[in-house]
Amino acid sequence: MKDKQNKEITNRDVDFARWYTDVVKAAHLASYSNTKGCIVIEPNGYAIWEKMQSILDSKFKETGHVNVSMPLLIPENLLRKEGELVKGFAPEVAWVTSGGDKKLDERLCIRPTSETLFSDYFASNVSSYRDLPKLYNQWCNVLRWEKETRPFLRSREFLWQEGHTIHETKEEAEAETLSMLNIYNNFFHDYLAIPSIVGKKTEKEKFAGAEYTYTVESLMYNGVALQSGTSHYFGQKFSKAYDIKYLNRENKFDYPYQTSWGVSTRMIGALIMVHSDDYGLVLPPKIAPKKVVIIPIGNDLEILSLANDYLDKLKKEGIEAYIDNSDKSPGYKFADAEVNGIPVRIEIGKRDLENNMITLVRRDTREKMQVFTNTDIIHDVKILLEDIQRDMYDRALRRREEMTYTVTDLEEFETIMNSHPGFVKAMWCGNAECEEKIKEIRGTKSRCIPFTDEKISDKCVVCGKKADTLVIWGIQY
RNA sequence: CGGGAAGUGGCUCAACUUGGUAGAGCACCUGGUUUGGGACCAGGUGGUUGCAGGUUCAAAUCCUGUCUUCCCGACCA
Repeated sequence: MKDKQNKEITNRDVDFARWYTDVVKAAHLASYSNTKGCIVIEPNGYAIWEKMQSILDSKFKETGHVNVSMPLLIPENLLRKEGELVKGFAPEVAWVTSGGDKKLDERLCIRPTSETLFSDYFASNVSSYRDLPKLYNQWCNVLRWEKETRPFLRSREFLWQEGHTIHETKEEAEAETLSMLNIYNNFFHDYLAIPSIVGKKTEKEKFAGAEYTYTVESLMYNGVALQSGTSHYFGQKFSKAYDIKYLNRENKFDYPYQTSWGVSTRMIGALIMVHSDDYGLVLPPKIAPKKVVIIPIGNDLEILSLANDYLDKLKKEGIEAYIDNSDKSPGYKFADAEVNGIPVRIEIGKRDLENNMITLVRRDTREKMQVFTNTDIIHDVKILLEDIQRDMYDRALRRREEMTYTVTDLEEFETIMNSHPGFVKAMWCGNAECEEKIKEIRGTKSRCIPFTDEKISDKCVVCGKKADTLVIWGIQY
């Protein structure tokens, strides 16, 4: 059989960046607009986002969070109340300066994130310990004036969710920060089939305004790291800056403790860069909006009725499926199902039916299986979907392990990053100058300090001084 | 934000050097024949050439500005 690769898609190993945008376009996930860094998320891409939203939203609600909607615009004075946040975001903020043709007395910032809005709201709506905690979340768009943009990975406008919570005690807020990080980590593991590493950001890499930042880091097929989710502990920084005071149980004024956490449409980019191939998108079944496509080959009544029968049964099992009954050729339909990342394909044709068989194809490996029609096909499909989900995770994990290096010598560090980058584990003394030094190697940054208390030496990989912190380093998107 | 390249029907490109009123393949639509890896035949629709100015009797073509995309670098809370 001739095995023609999708002609629209650049080879992944030849040009990864072009391959990525080719997949985005070929699978109709997004298309460019006439505004730099603002993309049109097309139905196929948006369906993935909706799937992510519905899963995460229910996890948030199970843990007591409620959804709200904050304004798009932030008055300049409000933004300026927290110095570090302003400093961090200033270069990336877009301003509204006039309404109609009238210049505004005070500029309005288009939200790059909403800590200031939530804090301002909390300031006037929290007055007693009885008002705490407040566990809020919002699904919205934000705007950051990025210089270099790429669909899903770094766009100016993007969709995300931002949780903002406020608590009576430090312990409770810290537990919240960790608990949300775990929700993200589990979501990556269980649904996206992406093995992520969780840990703390260094001072240099943490969110401006946070006391500390936890992060979910994942490694793409080409060895480049992607920050895929964050959870911040603010302590009392914002409550003091925004004067959120409440009467505590001792009838004294006190400042509450805050957190924020978020994931964005960047996760769609991660899905592509971890799992997809030269035939197009590959989606883990649990996040695929359509899990099964049934392709009838020919117009025989027997074929069509069998296709409809399978569709009904799949739907009854809650498995999203559809029949491709367009008048395209079978080859076209196969390729189309592949480029769109439909996890399982059922091919029904005369040739198989003469032997009482049909063909099942899994997208991830493109392996074909012939199955007798008198067996429980729906059961087979269910098992196959589970296999694909598990195998995709295992493959991604193996690949990440192959691309994770342990290094005790700076020269070796450099050789690795210049030849076959990935995650590098190396000891660090805690000095920002050493972190800066590593950045000279192809812009390698610290990704996180993982929670696992691993030690590979007692010397900093840069300066050789005493070091007891293991850091995971990587080139980032 | 610096350096480079490119924008012509939905897509890939031709015509540009040497100005003369836009063409092909694919896609799309109609009808028919087909159907196991991107089908075939016949007919058809679709573009004031990214946008805005300028030069000229005449601009896709020359000039200026601007926007968008891609590559390299800087930046990326």
